[in-house]
Amino acid sequence: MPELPDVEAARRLAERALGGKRLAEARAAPDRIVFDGASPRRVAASLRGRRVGGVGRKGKYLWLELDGRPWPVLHFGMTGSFRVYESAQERPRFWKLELVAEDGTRLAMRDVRRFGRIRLRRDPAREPPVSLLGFDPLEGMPPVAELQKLLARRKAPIKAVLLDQTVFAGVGNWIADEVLFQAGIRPHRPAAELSSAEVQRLRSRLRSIVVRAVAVEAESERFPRGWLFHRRWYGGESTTAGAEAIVRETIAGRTAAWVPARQR
DNA sequence: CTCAGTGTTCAGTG
DNA sequence: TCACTGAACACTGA
Repeated sequence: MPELPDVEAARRLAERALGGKRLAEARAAPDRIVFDGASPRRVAASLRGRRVGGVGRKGKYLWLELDGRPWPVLHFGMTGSFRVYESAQERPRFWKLELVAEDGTRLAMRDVRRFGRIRLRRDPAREPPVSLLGFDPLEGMPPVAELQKLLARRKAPIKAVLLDQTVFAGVGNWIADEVLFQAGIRPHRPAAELSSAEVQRLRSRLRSIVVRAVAVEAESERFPRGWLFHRRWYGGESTTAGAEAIVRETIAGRTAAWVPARQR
């Protein structure tokens, strides 16, 4: 689930549910893996009674802006998400953190697979892991020349570099594949060898894909029909709408789906 | 039963 | 020191 658009949708959900409200209660599940550094008990204590000003995000990281420090910094891993509900009975399975606002609104972070993380930081944007992130494509993109300079010293396949959070914060596996598909670039191409025209296409496609996915609140049924996204999952013999073969192979440790007829 | 998976980190290598 | 690769992590569902 969680690439940049899902995390941004979660940010907005949390802001609607909790923004401006005081937290009457906070509960943390006894999970020593998801809670990293600070104990569940300490995280809950740091939230209880605080007012939520807003919810911040960079890349795939979220944090709650409270009226006191430290602030909780959340990452959804592979299977994390937020749920908003009204009564304790609805607390979701696999919940890790539950916040109860003064008006009774409840928000929980859940995470089945436990790759998610919950940490405490005094100033999230200025401390790792958030401070180590590259640019967030929803916030703005570096100029083409700067981006090309960034890529010039990377010999790894462009697919791998797109997934590098210290360069492109928030890009995940499907966005990387979608960008390369729409830009007409083979995923194996060494990043440094992309022409400036290709870097330009990659840059504008990345921007438009992220903006569009966020505009539809990351609901994939509302992604444009032509996107590779809708076809990348079906078995090994899937094709694009134009009947071009979709190939699946492992690049940089991740499955890449791409269309040889359209990507050079 | 086996394997892949919308992610990150760490060990090992060059 | 840096860039890169592959394995490990934890768990579900196909």
